[in-house]
Amino acid sequence: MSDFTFKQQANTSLREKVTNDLREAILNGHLPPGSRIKEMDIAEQMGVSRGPIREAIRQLEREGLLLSYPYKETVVADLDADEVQNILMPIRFHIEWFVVKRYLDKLDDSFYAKQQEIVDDMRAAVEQGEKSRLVDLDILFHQSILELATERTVMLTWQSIVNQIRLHFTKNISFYNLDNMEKDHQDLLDAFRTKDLGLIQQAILKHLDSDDNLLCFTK
Amino acid sequence: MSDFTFKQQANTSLREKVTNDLREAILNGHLPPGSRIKEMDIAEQMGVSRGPIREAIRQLEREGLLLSYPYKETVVADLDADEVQNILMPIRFHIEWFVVKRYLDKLDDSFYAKQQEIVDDMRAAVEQGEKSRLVDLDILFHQSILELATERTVMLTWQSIVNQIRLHFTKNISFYNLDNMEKDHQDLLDAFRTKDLGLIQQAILKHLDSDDNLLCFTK
DNA sequence: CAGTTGCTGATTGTTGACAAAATACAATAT
DNA sequence: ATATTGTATTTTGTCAACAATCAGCAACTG
Repeated sequence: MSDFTFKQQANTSLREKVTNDLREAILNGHLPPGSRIKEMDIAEQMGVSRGPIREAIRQLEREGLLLSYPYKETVVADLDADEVQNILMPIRFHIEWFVVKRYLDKLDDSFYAKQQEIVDDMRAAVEQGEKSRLVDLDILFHQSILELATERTVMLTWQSIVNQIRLHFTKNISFYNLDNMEKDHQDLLDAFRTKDLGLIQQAILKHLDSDDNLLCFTK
Repeated sequence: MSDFTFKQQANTSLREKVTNDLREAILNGHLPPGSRIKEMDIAEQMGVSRGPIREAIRQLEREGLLLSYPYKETVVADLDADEVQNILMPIRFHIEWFVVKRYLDKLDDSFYAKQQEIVDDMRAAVEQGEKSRLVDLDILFHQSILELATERTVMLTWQSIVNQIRLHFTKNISFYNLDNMEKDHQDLLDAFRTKDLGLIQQAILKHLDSDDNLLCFTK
């Protein structure tokens, strides 16, 4: 018998697909902050009933992307840059530090190669001015670190903040100094390569500061 | 015309009540970790249809209290003490520090009185061995601080971790040194009374340290 | 007897219809 | 004209029926 095996079939329910599509539409800016979400509209556009739509709304509400007012309406959330910078970003760095500290031994050549590729892609994206791709790569870089962990709480917490962060970046990307993005992440990756926890912590903290300073209008 | 006005009627939808009741049942331990949630059972017990139940499940899933396996089952989540201590608790302290720092001017006599009452209740609860009440008071103490803030992100983030923390405490309360609980919070409150940010930060960090934790948001 | 295949009942996923509530707007009264 | 009330329409909330999927077990095959 051959060694061939079929790939596990993704058992995605309709509600999951709806959730993902709706989330994408929000993050892409097709449904900008303040947009009203009418269940029937979405349902008709997607060709499904309102049930899955409503369940998706409950999830996205908890992800901070939607605001739901009982018996009235649900709208796309608006995010305050200050809150993202001072609350969500520090949480991201906290989890990241926790993971790197605990899974230092998982930092191997395969990991470095993957991260380096992301950083290289960043340079390309900057040169070509692909801003939304740059946001994706930034998220991907940090998520790849968190994926070293096996703790369920790591990804759960990440998911509860990542989409707000992404929405924030997408919205404000034009205010950021794109040129620094590649270098900042390269520095972080270089610190990982040393496997020196002290240096890594310094680099993570510096990354937090530099992200802070990316915003032209802070302070 | 009189100045009398009616209190705004709480317009709670069925799904909200279901969500709250289900959450309470989990936090009370009536549905211990691992318990399977059968939609129809819950629906019949509550006398509602499955719709609201399913929406509640999606919310509680995002709150980290339920695990849902598509087409199979949803069960009450089990929490690892280590993850709560090293990931969720530091997040709590981070938000707390953010709020205290920013809303220092809201620390007034009314606030102190409210917090002191909670601490006093803690002593009473310890003496009478009311463990679940003690957990409630601990949560309440910290939540009252966060309520000083107006930022939506503060409460949203808090809600995404508080129930996991509560579940953890409820489960492991017997392992904790109850006698210290009143003193630890009294110290924290006393620090707030000084309105000295340096002292307050020290106190918050000490509160965290008393749970044997390292923190990375300090500089 | 091991291993596969096909049933059966239980449970979750989805739907369309109906009920309740909110909004917009016309009608009315002052 | 302005403010209030009533009404129509839209939208959200809830329900009960139906479809898809799964776990367990019996029947079959070699």
